[in-house]
Amino acid sequence: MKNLPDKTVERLSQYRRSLNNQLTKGKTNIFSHELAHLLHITPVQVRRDIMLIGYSGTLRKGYDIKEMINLIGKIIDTDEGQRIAVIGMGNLGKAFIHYLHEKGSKLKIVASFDVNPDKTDKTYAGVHCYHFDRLAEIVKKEEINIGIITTPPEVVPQIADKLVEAGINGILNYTPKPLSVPDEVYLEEYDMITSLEKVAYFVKHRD
Amino acid sequence: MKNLPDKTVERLSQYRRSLNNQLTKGKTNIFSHELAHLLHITPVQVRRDIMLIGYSGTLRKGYDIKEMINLIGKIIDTDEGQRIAVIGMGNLGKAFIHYLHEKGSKLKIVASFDVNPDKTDKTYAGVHCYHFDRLAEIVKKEEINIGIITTPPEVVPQIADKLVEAGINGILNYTPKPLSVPDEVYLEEYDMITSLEKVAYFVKHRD
DNA sequence: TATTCCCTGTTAAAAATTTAACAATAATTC
DNA sequence: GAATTATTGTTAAATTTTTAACAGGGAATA
Ligand SMILES: NC(=O)c1ccc[n+]([C@@H]2O[C@H](COP(=O)([O-])OP(=O)(O)OC[C@H]3O[C@@H](n4cnc5c(N)ncnc54)[C@H](O)[C@@H]3O)[C@@H](O)[C@H]2O)c1
Ligand SMILES: NC(=O)c1ccc[n+]([C@@H]2O[C@H](COP(=O)([O-])OP(=O)(O)OC[C@H]3O[C@@H](n4cnc5c(N)ncnc54)[C@H](O)[C@@H]3O)[C@@H](O)[C@H]2O)c1
Repeated sequence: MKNLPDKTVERLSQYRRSLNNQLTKGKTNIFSHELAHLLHITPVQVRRDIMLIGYSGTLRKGYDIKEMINLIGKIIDTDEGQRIAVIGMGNLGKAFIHYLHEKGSKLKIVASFDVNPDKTDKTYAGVHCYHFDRLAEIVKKEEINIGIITTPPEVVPQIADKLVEAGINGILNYTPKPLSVPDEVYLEEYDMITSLEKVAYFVKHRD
Repeated sequence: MKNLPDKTVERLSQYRRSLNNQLTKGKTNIFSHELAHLLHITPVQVRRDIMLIGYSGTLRKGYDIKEMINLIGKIIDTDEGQRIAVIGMGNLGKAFIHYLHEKGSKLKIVASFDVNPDKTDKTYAGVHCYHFDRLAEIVKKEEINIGIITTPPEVVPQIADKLVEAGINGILNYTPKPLSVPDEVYLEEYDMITSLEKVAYFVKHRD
């Protein structure tokens, strides 16, 4: 697969989620406009994305849901699946672990880390929590390559450094502390306040 | 203020966060390239956004941090501030309430709702949790206009209906269940798995 | 006071993304 | 079986977003 547009990659993940959803409802085929409706986008965009990943539907039958799910998997999943660690087992860290636990995703959280002795050496939703001092050791042993940071903001830069040092390739930062990492590490940051303020802005400016 | 580009609105929120951060470090002025670095974007983009909101810096001094924070506030905050409710006081709901509590934001979570008697009629980080049956009543009384949904996915459509019925103007849906609402209600959806799969994809395809 | 330098503001160009338009064609209707 | 309808796939156009280019001007230097 050539280089897909960034936005298409994001949508593939959402398509799959919706498709799985429909599958459990007993649907086997879906039209571009149905899928579009579920994602609040246009049917053209759906068809275009599907074209870009090289899939074809059947005229008047739409797309085969199972086939599409498989194909999307081939594109966005890695063969071995990715192995993930969560750093900081507070409210947010726990929410994520429970969430991914109940999904049968290829993305597996295989370890978590904290410094608080109340949290360490316990297991949450099947994920063991190690002391952060053991990061390098466990990252290596468990072949972890993505880290999710959910610690207090103050300690985020140090944590990122340690993650990079330990050889991680991607970081998902959920704290409000902006981060800098070397170019070869893929960084994604999310702050709820941005989403919230966006909603607030458009609510305020709606016609 | 005319219609700002969508992306600019998103970045304003991030600018403000970083600017506040710098302010607490004692900085009073900031250059476009410094701000750009904090957000992993280009200085041109920063200058362009600032131009669009009609602010001007001083040559060789950069932008006045306090002034910018104020101006951004004028644009993205509403005068009275927005009043927000969280539906579903599980891990995620609690994480958000604690998070917004410690920020002195204009966005105030003023109520939460649940159906589980273990959760209702308690107060979390200063936010009271009501039974969901009282939604309409409390929304009205507290003048709530944004709802954040963090319940199990199954019940999300009903909850959204009730929120709309109660007169809410914006919904932030954190569950993996895609939602449909009338056009006049602004809807933002976020699913962690999308972020995670994006990271996974780009980690896999990095050069 | 002249010169150099740094940083802003803005217009123009480029790139990315979305939307439109429509041809092709299988299924359905008459 | 001809006409109509529904839906895909794709190319082209439009829009949005980002990046480049550079003029302007205050501060620093000399
Ligand atoms: N982006 C969002 O949408 C969003 C929403 C809510 C909270 N947050 C942020 O996410 C972070 C976590 O929020 P929370 O409510 O889960 O906080 P929390 O206090 O419940 O959890 C933080 C955890 O990190 C651990 N920790 C502290 N220092 C550590 C270290 N050096 N190494 C490893 N672990 C360490 C703590 O022991 C604690 O268990 C905060 O930074 C918060 O501001 C973000
Ligand atoms: N988008 C993300 O990034 C992300 C991350 C983690 C979890 N999630 C999702 O967020 C949701 C909440 O996750 P969680 O870990 O906090 O779950 P949780 O089970 O801890 O919390 C859900 C809460 O909702 C309450 N609830 C159930 N039915 C309700 C109803 N009809 N009205 C009001 N409240 C009701 C429950 O009593 C419970 O307190 C889930 O849908 C989960 O899949 C999303």
